[in-house]
Order: sequence, then structure tokens, then C-alpha cells
Amino acid sequence: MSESTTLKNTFPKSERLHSKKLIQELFDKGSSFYLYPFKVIYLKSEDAEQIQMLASVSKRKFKSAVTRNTLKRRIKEAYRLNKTSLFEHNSQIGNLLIAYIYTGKEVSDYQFIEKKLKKSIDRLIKELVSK
RNA sequence: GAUAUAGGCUAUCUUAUCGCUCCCGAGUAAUCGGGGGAGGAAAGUCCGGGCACCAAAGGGAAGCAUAGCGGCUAACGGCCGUCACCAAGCAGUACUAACUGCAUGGGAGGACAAGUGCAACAGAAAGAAUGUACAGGUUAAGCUGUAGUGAAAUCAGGUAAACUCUAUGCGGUGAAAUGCCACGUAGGCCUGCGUUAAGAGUGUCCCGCUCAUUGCAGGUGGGUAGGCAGAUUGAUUUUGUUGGUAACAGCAAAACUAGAUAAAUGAUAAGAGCCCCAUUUGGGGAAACAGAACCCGGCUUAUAGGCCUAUAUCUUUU
Repeated sequence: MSESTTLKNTFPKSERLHSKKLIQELFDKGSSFYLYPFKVIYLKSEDAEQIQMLASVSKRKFKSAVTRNTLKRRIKEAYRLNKTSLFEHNSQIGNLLIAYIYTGKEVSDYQFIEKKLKKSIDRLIKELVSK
């Protein structure tokens, strides 16, 4: 049962984008779209072993480290609970690198972030599958 | 009793579901079970250390810091104690002055008898000259004294959180340090011998010191944001006790109390607690400042609500 890992809502280190090399590649070559309050950058990578994501909040927009932390945690939490559809399309979309950049100016609550993140995942699948 | 200000202490809890990270145990493994998981400031990066490295680290100048006295400390620009002094207050002597005592708060306080600068108002004049009146005095003369202004008028004046001087301290860099391992392609680097003596470095300068250019031989090795160590058992914490006014130190016992690395410590829901309005049931609101990044000791700044202390104002009762 290889599906058992994807059905569980875990978020281990292997699914988090942490390699500096891959991050550089993603920002250099990746395509992107805006979906308030996020900017989503994504790239199909040969080097990646599986779908990986990262969340980022600008230090310029949010000076306090505490608010930056909470926003990042909400994004990661929303991704953790809603990523299953991405993994179901894994064979079609390949090993994807995704970066969520928080571009909103206000601190959104969890419900709002989750709603928008679901939309962004749907859009990602749509764009990649149609190609 | 209420409000305001200042200082100190504290920094909500429980349950359920789904996760993250480290440690321990089981398992070939997937994984499972148990346990730990941000702060009083983790912040600012302002001081002081530990630790590590350096082609150079030595002497002098410059620069920066400190400044009563005594103590504490690994060290400090920190802390503790204490004195001069200052402030307003109370009491006494005295009687608009002044002196003494008391408690409170402050207390960067070496040198103005090296030099330079600065000084409101008043005053002729504030360091350069002596004006006016009177007295003295001379060949003559601010040559001498007094009056007047002022805190101060030749008195070794006042002022150094004014330049400055004196004493003491300070090499630089900063865990992206540094060491090791893995895979391994170039510039390099090291050692030995010969050669060159223009220059470069020592992130302020001088002396001093160090290095060098090129050829040959031998060795090593760069790069990859990879892994491990450094890295959490320590000037540690708690309790007791002894010494000391205190900061703190000694002794004994017990404890191990985050260890991430594009960076964990979370999300959601319910309830309790808090505040406000109704006050029988209920409804609404707030939850501060803020996130470890090699580790300690301080300083500074930010802090809702609650508790304690001090001061001020208002009010009630006696």
C-alpha cells in the first residue's frame, strides 16, 4: 500500500523543499501566477525525488518574526491537509517544486488561507494536466 | 476606597483530533510505543569573557573606553557597600541670615598650580584695562587704598558629560570561525635547492616584522551551499547550610532542563479562567511585548492582565 503514505496527512522533511540548489533552480526557471494572497511559483524538476513545497513570508512586509512564523505555519498546515489531490495526479504532473510566497499585506486567518490554497492547488493541476 | 505615575514579581490552564523535531526502546524495513521541545526579555547587538583561527600579534604615536574610596567577579564600562556633595522636607539652636541633627531621593566625583577656549544679567572693566568720587602719593604715572556691580575684580577666581593633561586597559577576525569524512576536474598551496630585490602585506600611521619573482623535483589539494564534529554537563540549575551589612563565596545533596539548520516547538475544535454589560439563564470582548541559531555574565529598550510596594490627587468613615 504505497497510497497509505499519501492518504495520511503527514508532512515529513522529504516533502519540504530545503535543498538550496533546487530552490535556486525553481526561482530561476519556474513559472508563476498570482492568487491573492499568494504568489505561486512552480517547476517540474528532473532532480527532485518527489513533490516538494516551501512557504515564504517577506521580511519587508512583516517585520515581526512571530507573525512571519504564524503565517508560514498556517500555509504549511493548509498544504498538509489539502495536498492529497496533488499526489493523486503525481504521474501526470511529475515531481513538482512549489513555492508559496505570501504577498498579502494583512495577517489572514487560517480559514481564508486554506480556502485560497485549495483554489491554487486546483489551478496547478488544471494548468499542468492540460499541457 | 478610586485614579495616575514609578519600581518589583508573574507571563493562563485542560481535553480531543491531525501534524513537526530530538532522544530512548522494539523491528531487516515500513513503522510502532514512551519521553523532552522558546524567552523574561530568545530583541537591540551596546559592553565583558570562554572557544577557535591568523604570513603579521613586538615597540611608539593616534584612536576608543574608564575615572572618590573599598569590595565582588573568569572578566567588565557590570554589581554591592560607603563617603564628600546636591535637592526639597521635618525638628532644634537661632530669629528673614546661618549652624546642627533626622529620614528620603539623587550622586560620570582625577587634574583649571601646563596651555587654549567659554561665561547670561549687573558693571567702566570678566583677564584686558584700570573709568568716576574721595583719600594718600610722585618730577610724572592706576603708583596705592576705599566706595560701587557681581557668585567672582590679582584671588594660584569659576568651568574638564569644553578641548586638553594624567593614570589604567584595548592585536585583529567571529561558528558562514575551525577540524574531520565522502566523491574527486582546473587556478592554487606546502617543502627542498637555485634565482630576482622593483614591490606587497601587517584594513589609521611610523619603526620593526612577514611575504615575494621564476625554474626544477616531490608532496598536498582546490570544487560540490553533501555529511559529522564544533553544539549543548556548564564560571549550570534547585534545595539546605556556613561566612559576609551586601554583591558574592565555600561546603553537602539532588537534577540534566530545546538543539533546529530554506531552520522543529504547530493547526483546528470545545471548555474553564480573565474583563465589560445585564446580574436569574445570557450576550459581547480581550489575550501584551515578542521567536532560540556556538555558549555564558551584564546593560539598554518593549511589555496586556493580575499581585505587591512607594508617592500624588480626590472621596468616605472615625
